[in-house]
Order: sequence, then structure tokens, then C-alpha cells
Amino acid sequence: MLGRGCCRLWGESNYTCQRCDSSNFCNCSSMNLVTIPRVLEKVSRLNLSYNFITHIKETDLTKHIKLKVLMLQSNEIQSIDDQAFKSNVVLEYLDLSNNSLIQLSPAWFLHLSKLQHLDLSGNKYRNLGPGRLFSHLESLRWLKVGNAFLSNLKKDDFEGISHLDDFILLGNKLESYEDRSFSSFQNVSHATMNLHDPFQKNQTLAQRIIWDLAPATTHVELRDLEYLSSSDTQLFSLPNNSSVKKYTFRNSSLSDSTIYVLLKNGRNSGISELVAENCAFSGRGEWHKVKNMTCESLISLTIRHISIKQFYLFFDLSFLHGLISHVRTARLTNLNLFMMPCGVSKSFQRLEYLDLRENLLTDLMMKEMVCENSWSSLTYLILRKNKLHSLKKISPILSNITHLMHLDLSQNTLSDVDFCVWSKTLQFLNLSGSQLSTISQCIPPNIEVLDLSNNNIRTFTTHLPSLRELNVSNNKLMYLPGGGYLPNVKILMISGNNLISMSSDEITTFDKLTTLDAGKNHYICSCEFLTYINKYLTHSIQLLNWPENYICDSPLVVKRMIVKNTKRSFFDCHTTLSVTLSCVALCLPIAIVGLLCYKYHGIWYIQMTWAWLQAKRKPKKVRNNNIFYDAFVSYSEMDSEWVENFLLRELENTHPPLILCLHKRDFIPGKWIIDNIIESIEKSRKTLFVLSQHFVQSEWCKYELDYSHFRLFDENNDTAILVLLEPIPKETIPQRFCKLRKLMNTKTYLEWPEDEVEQQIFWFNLKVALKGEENIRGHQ
DNA sequence: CCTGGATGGG
Repeated sequence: MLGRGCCRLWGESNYTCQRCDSSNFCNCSSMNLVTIPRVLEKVSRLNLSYNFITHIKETDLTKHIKLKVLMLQSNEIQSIDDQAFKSNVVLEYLDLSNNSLIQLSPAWFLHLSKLQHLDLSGNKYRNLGPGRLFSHLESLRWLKVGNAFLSNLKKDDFEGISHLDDFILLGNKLESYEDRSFSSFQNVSHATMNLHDPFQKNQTLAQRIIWDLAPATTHVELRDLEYLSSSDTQLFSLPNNSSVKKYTFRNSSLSDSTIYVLLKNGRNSGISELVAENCAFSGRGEWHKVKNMTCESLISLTIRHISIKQFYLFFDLSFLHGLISHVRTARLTNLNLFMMPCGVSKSFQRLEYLDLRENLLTDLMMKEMVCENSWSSLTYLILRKNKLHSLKKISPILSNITHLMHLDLSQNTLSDVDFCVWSKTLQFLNLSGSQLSTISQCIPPNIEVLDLSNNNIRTFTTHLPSLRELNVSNNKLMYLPGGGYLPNVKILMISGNNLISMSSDEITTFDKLTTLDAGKNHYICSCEFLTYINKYLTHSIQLLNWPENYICDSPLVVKRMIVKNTKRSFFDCHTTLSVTLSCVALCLPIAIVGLLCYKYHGIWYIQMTWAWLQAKRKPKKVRNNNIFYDAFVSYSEMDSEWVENFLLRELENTHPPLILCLHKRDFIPGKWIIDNIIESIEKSRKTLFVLSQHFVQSEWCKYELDYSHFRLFDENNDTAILVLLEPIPKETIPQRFCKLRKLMNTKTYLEWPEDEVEQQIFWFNLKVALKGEENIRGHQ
């Protein structure tokens, strides 16, 4: 209440509504408005419904000359100025329903020659005014008038109206009706009358209204009738000049007597279509008196959503034979129908279309319903949402309907499907929503359109050469149905399954495929799949619900992405290539390092470093106490002849003999060669290097040289003695033997001469070099 | 011969 109070004030101070879109539709519904707001002048559709507008002023809508649709329903409009719609000459749609208008004025509509749709229902007027309300509405096609207060209709009320698609009169409280009030009506396609009180209290009045209407309308619909008594036996009869072909009862309560009167009086009125919808029926089908009546005009019967309290007490309706024998279309749905006796089935001898959905039919009752010659013309049968369980039982029964082409068994619980018999004429079969998990044994081989949606089918491999359309949506299929078995399928619906992929190979087996719905599956968005579906499939067939329903399920990086927008990276898409490239990227540095190692003798350097570290770790004293040899001779194998023939003989035969360590002779077998070298050098006082070109080539010699070099620097003892067997120019020594170069620079070396006299001097010098230090140290 | 439905997350 506070809100309303506040906004009434706001509204009076020129409230503006700016909720307009690009098509000049302004939606000002439910804004607590109390007056017509200021709004875009070029507005073409204006919704002002569900506000608190009480009055429409003459000036409110004068500027809105382009207004075509004006919705003012559910306000509190009590009055409208006579000239209020004067400028709205292009207005086509005006809804003034559910307001509080007490009086209607013909002046409002004087200029609305384009108005097609007018709703004046649900106000407080008791009559349609003194003037001729609708006489200028030459374009009117839809009219709803009346309310719970309308008490009388008089002769000129509808003057000017001749053709309407729909005419709805709310006259539940109508008390008086002046004859020929509908005399201007020439062709009203559908006239809906809510005439509760007239039918209840004054059936003559009701009768006069219907009789007046009957020559001008093809479809009469009666609403809100309630358990009519049949005191007036003329009820529902129609005049000879009636145009009525269709009679509808809606939202009414009917009894046995109502139906009996209707059947009795209606059968000769030329009605071809009878509809009862959303009604309550209190009787038990006690219409025996119609037994010998016939009705050749009735060809369509619709009885839908009827609450029948005593449905289980219903009579066998075989006495209806003559009334239903010409019916071609029957919809008997949502009626608690549990049975149609064989006799009634037989009476429907011209029935082509029968809809029995939402009833209580069982396998057993089907047997009773389909007897010899029942429904002998039937081609279309709907048994959706009943209590059928076994295809094994009902398929042979239904195969007796000799012309059946179209059968809908959807939404039953069909568990027993191991064996079926079908009519050869059957072309359309609907088994959706039936909890089926296997079906292959139960599909008619010549079927053309098959709906198996909403089941639990995991595999589909049936051979169906005539099949044109297949709907297997919402099942558990992981693969497309075996393509080769379905050569004529044009339309395939397989959304909501467990498909993980679709490949060109699978799709191309359906040569005739034009339309495919494969959304809502669990696609693995591989590169092949993405390429195929995005670049080829979408261009070759009509893909329904594309792209919004095609979502990637995996891999994780693209989960929940729309297939159309999903792109995979180069590395994802070329796995072999990228693995190869990674391997190359990983192996190349290793190879390069390896190559560099080889080229620059890395391993040798590593070994050296390791050996050096080893040597450094050993305590010095232990070394001195373990002197065992006078000299360790380091030489190349190529120089072994000189070492063994000359050096060994000369030095070991002196007095006292010098003890030499030769790797050939003194190395401990089985020990690692580097350990041997280190140990031997450590056990020797001096290291004698026999230098030659060969020596430089041999790695071990380099190593020995280096180790001795460590000792040289570590212990400051002059252990290395160099003997040159042949001249080695310094340039020929490889770069990495910088130590040898240094050694040769810093130490004097002995050269092996060719001349024998000079050789004697050489030996002498060598012995001095080997022994000299011994004298200084005074050891041993 | 339109009047229909189910749907998952790891």
C-alpha cells in the first residue's frame, strides 16, 4: 500500500516510461502507473497492463499516431474520454479487459477503422451502452465482450459486425436478450458463449441466443454449463437454417441427461464435429434410449480430459452404434477409459484416426477391444500413455487391424519385447518412452518411420531397408546405428546419447542422410572430430540444433566448450610429430654435449678431475711410508721395446739396482687401470716419462703425466723426469696437453742420443736424476 | 492428424 501511495504521486507528476526496444515496442507493464505515462511518440506497440491507471484523458495518446497495439488490461480504468483514441487511427489491437468501466461509449471507436482485435471483457458494465458500440469497426475480426454483470443484450448492440474469426460473449449472468441481436452477423467462424445462468435458469433464453447465432456461425462453443436438467426438450436443437458444423463443450459439468438431450436433438442438425474438453461427467453412460438413432453427419468426435468419477461403472456403449458409424476421427483421450467393448469398436466402421492416449488400457483389454472387424478402416492409432506392457501380447492383436499404417505406443512400459508380429501395412511406429533396452526382435521389417527415443537402448543393429526416419534420441547409444543396415535413412535423430565421436566413415554409410540431430552427446573433441564436423559435416547435411547442443566432453581443456568454437593447438593435433620434435629437442643438446665431450676430450677431463680429487683426499704421510719403487715409468706401448731393452736393463742392473715400476709388469691385475696408475705413481719416488710421438697419442700416458704433475704442485717434490726419445716440436703437442708443454718449458729434459758415447752420458745423467734426491733426503 | 518427452558427473 505504501508503494502504491508513493507511485500515485509520481505518476501524477508526469511519469515517463522509457522501456522501449528497437521495434518501438514499449513495455510499461507492472510499473505501478496511475496515469498513461509519457512515452516515445513513435511507439508502435504499448503495453500498459497491470498498472493502476484509472482514467484515460483526451490528450494522453494524441501524439501516438503510429500506435498499432495498445494493451491496457488489468488496470483500474473507470472512464475514458470520448476522444481518447481519436488520433490512433492505425490502431489494430486494443485490450481493455479486466478494468472497471461502468459505461461503454461508441465514441471511443469512431476513428478506429483499422481495429482488428478488441477485448472489453471483465469490466463492470451491465449493458453494451445506449449507442451502437461497434458500428464503425469495419476491420474487426476478434471480439470479446461481457462480464459477470452483463445482464442484457439488445437488438442493435452488435450492429455493424458481420465477419469475425472469434466472438466471445461472457454472459453468465445474462437475464434478457432481445431477439435478432446477432442479426448483423454473417460469418463468425467461432462463437464462444459463456451462458451459465441462461442455460441453468432460463433455457428458452439460451435457446434463443443459440438459434440467433446459428445461421451465421460454423462453430459454437459453450462454456461454464453445469449439470443441465432436460426439462426443455428442445435444448441443443438447431434451426433449419443453421450453419453450425462444430459443437464444443468446455469447462462444463455434464450429466447423463445432458448427453442424452444433446445426442437426441443434435443428431439431425447436421453437426459434423463434436468436442467435449475439460469437463466433469457425473453419469455412467445411461443413454439407452438412443439405441436406434443414427447420425450420418458426425465425422469427428473429440472427448478430451474429462473427469469421469464413476468410469468403472460405465455401461457398454454398444447402443451408440448408429450415432458413431460414420465417425472418421475420434479422440478419446484422458478419460480413464479402460476398455472399449468389441461391439463399439466394430461400430466405428469408418474410423480412420483413433487417439486413445492417456487412458487405462491394458494388454488384456486390448484383446477385447480388437476383435474381428473392429476399426476396420483404421489407419492411425495412438495408444500413448496407457498401461500396456507386452509387445509380445499386443503386437499380434494390433496386427489384426488390417489397414493400420501409423501406430503410437509411446510412454507405456513395454518390457517384454522378444517376439513381435506386425501388420505388413505398418509404416510409422512410435515406441518412445517405453523403457526399452533391447528392441531388435520387435521392429516391423518394412517400417519407414521409427521413433525409439527416450529408452535405454545401447545397441542398434537391425536391418531395416525401408527406414526413412529414425529417432533414437535420449538412449544410451555409443555409436551411430550400424550404417550399412539402414540404407534409406534421410533423417536421423540421435541427440542425448553417449556418442563420443562421429567420423566420415560412419556418416558416409548413410548415403541418403539429409538431416541429423546429434547434439547433447559426450564428444571427445579430437582434432579429427573437430575438423570433420566443423569443416565437412556442417556443409554437407542439415545439422539440427547446431551449434548450441554440440558440446565437448573431453579432453579436459575443452570440456563444456561448444564444438563450433573449439580449436586445438598444433601440438595437440600432431601428436606423432610433436613427440618426435620433443625428442629431437631433448636429444639434440645431449648429442651436442656428447659430441663436444668427444671432440674436446671431456671424459678425459672428467676422469682427470676425479682422479685428482681422489689423490687429494689421500693423506700425504701414508704416501711417503709406502714408497716401494724408485721410479714409475710412463711410456707408450709403441716405445716398449726401448723401455724393456734399454732402460730396464741399464737401470735395474746398476748397483744398487733401481727398482722400476712398469705397468706391464707391476700393475695389479683386476684393479681398475686408473687406480693402478695412481697407486703406482704414489708408490714411486719419481715418475719417469718416456716422451715420444706415440706417448702423446696414448691417453694413459697423458694421465700419468698429469697425475705426476699434481704431485709436483701439491707436494713440491720434483718427481717428474722427462726423457725424450725423439725430438718433439712443441707445436705438435696438442693444445690440451698444456701441462706437458709447461713441464717441458719449466724442466730440463734428457734427450736420447743416437751416438753411443753420448748414450753413456745419458744413462749417467738419468741415474743421477733418479738417485740424487735419495741422497739429499737420506732415506732408506 | 498439431495437440510430446529427457536431459549425469567424474
